[in-house]
Amino acid sequence: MTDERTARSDARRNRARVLEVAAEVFAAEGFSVPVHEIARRAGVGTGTVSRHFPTKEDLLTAIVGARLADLTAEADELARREDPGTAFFALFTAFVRAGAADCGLAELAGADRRLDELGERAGADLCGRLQELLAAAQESGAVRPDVGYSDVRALISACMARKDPLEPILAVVADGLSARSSTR
Amino acid sequence: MTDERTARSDARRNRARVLEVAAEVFAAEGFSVPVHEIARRAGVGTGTVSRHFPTKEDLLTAIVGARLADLTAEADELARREDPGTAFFALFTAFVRAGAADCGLAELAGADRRLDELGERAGADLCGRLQELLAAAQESGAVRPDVGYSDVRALISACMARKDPLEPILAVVADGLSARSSTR
DNA sequence: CTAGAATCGGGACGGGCATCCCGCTTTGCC
DNA sequence: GGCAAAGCGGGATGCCCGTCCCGATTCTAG
Repeated sequence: MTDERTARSDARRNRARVLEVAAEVFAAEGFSVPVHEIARRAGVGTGTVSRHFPTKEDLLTAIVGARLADLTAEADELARREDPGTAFFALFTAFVRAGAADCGLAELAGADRRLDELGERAGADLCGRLQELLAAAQESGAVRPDVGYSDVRALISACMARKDPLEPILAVVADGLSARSSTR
Repeated sequence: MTDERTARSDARRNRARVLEVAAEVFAAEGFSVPVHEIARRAGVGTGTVSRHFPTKEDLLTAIVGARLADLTAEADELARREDPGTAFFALFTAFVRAGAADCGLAELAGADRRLDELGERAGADLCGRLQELLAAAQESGAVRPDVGYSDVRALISACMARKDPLEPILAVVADGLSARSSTR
């Protein structure tokens, strides 16, 4: 439809502008901002938004998908270069920081199901990597064995939702998750 | 208006029934359930609901206020009978368990501001008690000094949102919060 | 420059929901 | 038993929002 090559130049411009504005607005105020408002700030009509992105969900997918892909790539990088424990905690922190900087991403991460379903696979990929790293970290003894993936997800979500400095809560959670805590 | 003594008997009955049903429904499905649905399940008209509780918020206040009052009383009890560290962790756990059993309460606890306001309206300053217990527990050296009240709130909220067993995540968070973690 | 097609703007539409209203029913006192 | 008055039911109203549509506008190939 809006092919990057064949589309009219004004259409390409508008599409990019909508994406840019929507990314800012979702990051600042979350996904509940009306489409109408995004159109207004982008200086286009609502019709223009919904032609490029037939559904609000499509818009979200286009924006958040890119962020998730970045994080997934980082996860792979970490898995390759670091030991399991280090890699797991690094991904945990990166995920949290990404969410803290992007209100929309944080909302999404809070709704377990939606993150998995988002887009084709962007969300599922990241979730899969996180699960693998958790398992590996537990295997290697860096993370206590009694926590589940869903516990980790909940903790990530709690950390991202913070407005205040992240360091204290990250320290608390990292200490709690590490194996030395469970053994006193 | 709907005075417990002077009201007509059918009015009292209906009011009680609405409260009962709403408490169940909010606990099971959260605050987003339409008022219409509550009326239907209670076997009354929507008008009856909104006469007794002019606003959906009023209904929520009536229900959650009672829970908050219970927890506040428990907090006072704990503060009187236990040492600060024990009392703090006990309240933490009680709060989490209450939220895990009540979807509506969990939603509310996630929205920092609203819980404060609702507690105030219901005359149950649970948040204040939690803050006091945290401060006392930190003073006594039971809780690491670098965590803030808002960190605690976030962790509580994350724990309550769980559907799976609470024990693992409670153990993780308790270990992370305790002072021995911060000192290695 | 021009024509025709792609794109635009923003109003129309529909669905969901909280709240209000009013004709009818039930209650409780005499 | 009868009659105000209180209470009831649920349809009407208003608001918010996402999506669709179409006459007006802008682009670009020739």
